[in-house]
Amino acid sequence: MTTPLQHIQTLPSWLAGRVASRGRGLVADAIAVEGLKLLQHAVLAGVAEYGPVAQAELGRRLAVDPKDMVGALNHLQRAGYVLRSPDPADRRKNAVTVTPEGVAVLARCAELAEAANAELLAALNPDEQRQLMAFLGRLHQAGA
Amino acid sequence: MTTPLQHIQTLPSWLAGRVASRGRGLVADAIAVEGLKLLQHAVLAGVAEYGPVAQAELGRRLAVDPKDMVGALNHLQRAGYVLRSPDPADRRKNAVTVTPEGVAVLARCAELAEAANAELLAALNPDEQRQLMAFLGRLHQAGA
DNA sequence: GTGAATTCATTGGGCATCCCAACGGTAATG
DNA sequence: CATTACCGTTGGGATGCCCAATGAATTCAC
Repeated sequence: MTTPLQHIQTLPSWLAGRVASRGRGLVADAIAVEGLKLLQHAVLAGVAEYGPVAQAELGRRLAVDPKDMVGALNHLQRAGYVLRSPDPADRRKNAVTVTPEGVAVLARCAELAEAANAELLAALNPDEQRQLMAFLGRLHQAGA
Repeated sequence: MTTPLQHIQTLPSWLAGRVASRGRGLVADAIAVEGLKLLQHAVLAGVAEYGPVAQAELGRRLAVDPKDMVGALNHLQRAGYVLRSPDPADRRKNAVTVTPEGVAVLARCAELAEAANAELLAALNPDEQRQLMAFLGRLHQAGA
């Protein structure tokens, strides 16, 4: 019989956690040169993708806590990467949009993040990387 | 060109993070019925594996912060799962050992954690699960 | 040997992520 | 028109991870 610790450390949840943790660190270090945290980067990308969008809607799509969404958008707005305008159709909502500066920093972060992920997956060949991505994609979709 | 968010959400680091997050939640919920948190479970398993072991040594092997190690062992000791005895050979150290109750709860948690992981990987067939584990194992080893 | 450097367990603070709860303001529901 | 729901925001709390410091104990270097 395997020992308890060996057992834990061969669990998929444990392995995925380790790999994810390393990936987080790599990407975080990479985009830190642009002055963005992981959450801010994800939120900025979400704003760029979903055009004018309310904060709550954005939070739902990205699984970001409303509290943290406020903080992230505050930072992004102060940096000049996004704008919060009142939504004329629904005065409860903020219509959040990207600025040209936001688009520019996103493009730079995209390269940085891709390089970090290349390092994360360096131990696998391209074909294996595709298989891994397919597996993770299916697991993610199943869990959503 | 892909939009920024599609880009982020197809990054391995993002997908791995999502899957890992779900796995954490599933396992945490599973072993919560035994009154253990994830960290406490891991520490308990580590104590069981490495026999009488000093806290610092355990923390190094499990990559657990000394601060959190104190808290986890306090809880485990209060629950009667581990014992802290002074090490006669080095009076700075605590010789931490598992109790029979600790062994028993570990056995129950092993089943619970395995069931949770089965749910996490339910979208993949056994062969795909093995491949995924092999990939994650290689990535983990490469990162260590 | 004796003094300096290291290790041990513990405590503390800080930062980031996540959960639950509330508030005033606004919109949809009946 | 009253209840119900949602919006952005603020607050508190739990957890995980990093850096630092403490007093006690051990090891190392000279």
